[in-house]
Amino acid sequence: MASTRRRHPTLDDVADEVGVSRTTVSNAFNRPDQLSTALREEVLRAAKRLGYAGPDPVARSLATRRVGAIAFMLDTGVSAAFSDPALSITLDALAAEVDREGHALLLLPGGDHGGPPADRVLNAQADLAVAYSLADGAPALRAVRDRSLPLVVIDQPYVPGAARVSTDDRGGAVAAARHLLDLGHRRFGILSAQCLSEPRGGPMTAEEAAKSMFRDNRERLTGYVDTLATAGVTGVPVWETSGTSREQAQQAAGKLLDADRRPTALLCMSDELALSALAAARQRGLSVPDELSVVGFDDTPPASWAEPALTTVRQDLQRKGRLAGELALRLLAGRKAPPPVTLPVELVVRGSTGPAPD
Amino acid sequence: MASTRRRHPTLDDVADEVGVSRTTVSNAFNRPDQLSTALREEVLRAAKRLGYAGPDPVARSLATRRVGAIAFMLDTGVSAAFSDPALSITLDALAAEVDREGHALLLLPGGDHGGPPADRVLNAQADLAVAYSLADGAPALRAVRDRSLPLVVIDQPYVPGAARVSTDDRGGAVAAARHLLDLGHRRFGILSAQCLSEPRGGPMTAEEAAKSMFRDNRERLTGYVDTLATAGVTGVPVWETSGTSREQAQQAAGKLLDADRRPTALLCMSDELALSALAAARQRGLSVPDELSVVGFDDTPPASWAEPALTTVRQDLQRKGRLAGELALRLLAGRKAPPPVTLPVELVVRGSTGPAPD
DNA sequence: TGCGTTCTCTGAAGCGCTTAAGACATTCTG
DNA sequence: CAGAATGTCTTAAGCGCTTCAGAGAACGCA
Repeated sequence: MASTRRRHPTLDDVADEVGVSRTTVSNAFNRPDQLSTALREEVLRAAKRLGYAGPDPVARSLATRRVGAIAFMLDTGVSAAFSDPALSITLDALAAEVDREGHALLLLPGGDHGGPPADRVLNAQADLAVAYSLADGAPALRAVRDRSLPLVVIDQPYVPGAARVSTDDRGGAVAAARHLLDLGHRRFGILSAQCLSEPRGGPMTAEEAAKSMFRDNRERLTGYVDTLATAGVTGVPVWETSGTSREQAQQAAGKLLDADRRPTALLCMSDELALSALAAARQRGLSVPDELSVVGFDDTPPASWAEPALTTVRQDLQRKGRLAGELALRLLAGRKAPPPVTLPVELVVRGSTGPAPD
Repeated sequence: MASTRRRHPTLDDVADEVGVSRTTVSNAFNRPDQLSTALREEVLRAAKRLGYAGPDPVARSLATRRVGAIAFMLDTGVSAAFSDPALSITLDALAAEVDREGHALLLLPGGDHGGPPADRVLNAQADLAVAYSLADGAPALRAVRDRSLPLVVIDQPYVPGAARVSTDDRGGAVAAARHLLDLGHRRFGILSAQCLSEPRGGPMTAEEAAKSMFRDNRERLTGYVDTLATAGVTGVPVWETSGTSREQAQQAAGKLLDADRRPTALLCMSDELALSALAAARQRGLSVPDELSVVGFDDTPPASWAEPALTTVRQDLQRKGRLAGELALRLLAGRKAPPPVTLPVELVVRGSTGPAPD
């Protein structure tokens, strides 16, 4: 009819077309029981005729005070994040859980301060925020608080009022270190993920590493170092890999292996790092586990595909994600955050560790 | 002051507190040049005092008709999707590109019909949708059209009005098949990703596979089959892997390898599949490339880590993502979609292919 | 028949913000 | 010093929807 491109039809247009009130049209879409079937169908027909696809999500959100999205805040970029199976598994479980209540995930990738920029958080269209292993004091966390958005933190220090789920990182690290000690190892190297918010990379002392801005990093390191210390092993070299690429990690592992007194065992803060260490060893013709033992962390699927399969610290990533999702839904339902949950870990011994060479 | 938990402060509250109009407060946040610095700072101070963190994103969106989010529609779940490096690289580049204009990504994972459920799309708070390799006729696509959301499609059939970027899948498949023919191979197997929206898995004829609901699937298959046919090789067995797990893929590859007349070459529709095929070969003590040649598709990072490193068809995933992002921004700026772009591919010959055994 | 229910539908007040247009005062031009 | 230009702030009209509190009509029961 109208020749010119008209603006999007609205509820009112449909109402006018049918000759009913706006409320009735709204009900036709949202509460079918509030009007007669006949009228409802007439409304729906008119809507289709006019090209009205249903209530505008934004306007609806304004009226209902509910968006239907959860902001997922990362420390890293999207790619780096997802190249880590540990994250994608967790995220998937989380997504599946909140999907049940119709919530989608809004991805807020990291900027330069250990998390997404504050203004991205302030402008995010979301009912709740999930923080996944952000750096301590990340601006994003402040922004969440300023907006008083409900918050779920994963693998992070406790935030008052927020729900929290984390992993027994220290316990896992202790088990890993003890396992190697039990095998007779005395010369170690620690391969660490990025510790500070600034990418750096390179050797660092245990003291420096203990100041990492990432809790899981700190916890794992402390677990390793303290346990080794109880056996009188101190001054263990730590090498931080900057960025998340396999190449960088492999290079970092190489540095540890090329040291004067080559370690007989490598404690790696993630399976990804451990796999890179395996590659570095192979490059040097070092036999694993005969000449070198390697242990990872997380027990992601690739850990068991490797040759030799990785000895690693297993955590139930799926459960972690699901739990975070449940916590999110609980907060969204207006309930209070339960006490923080720490999930257990378990050492899984496979082929990448063996007795220390003589 | 007030003892009871008060509702969130709004612009008006701040305006009242300072004794100015609502517009002025809005300007203090959005257009600093519209008021005196002194007043602006007073407003900001008052806002802070009241715990007002800035304009509500939803209300702002309603007024500005802009959300600041892009809906990314997937065929699969989050985890399955991201375990594929090809996707995470593409997505990362896309995210980085649209981030420049302040757009975040809203993830809409797949349901049961080759894409996210229609109502999820209808309710998504987003300015634009990106469809990544959805099944033909996915309900999500219809929903996008009904909402008349701008659309960018990646690796999918052309949709009128939408911007499109895709890969020369067929050309790549042709190159891969020709390479193997040139090496003297005459007995082939094709390892295919999931073809239909229903998970199935198992052997299928080339005819069935050509009816795949996924364009890249069809294209690659056609490229393989047609090229082999030109050399007189027909009746090539195709095995579809259901789901996306490594285990399933490995099993499927095994089925091809355990056939009566074992193929000497495997054409795999992705690097992930090819890596699984490598594992299946190893399991059977088959030497690659002496007894078996394997070629992948995509040239994702793990392809070059494998032993032997994968011969594969390289596509520039980063560029694909960036381009999709640029197209998105262009549509959002109100400009028309340019003609569809098809990105070139290139065969990368590495260690996993060699002359056919006698 | 009278009165309380139930069923349909409407009126109107928001949800919290942006922005065009304009009022008023101050500062610049020549 | 008149008139134009500029700077500062306000008024008011939306953006498109939900939902509470009814208004009428039709129905059930005794």
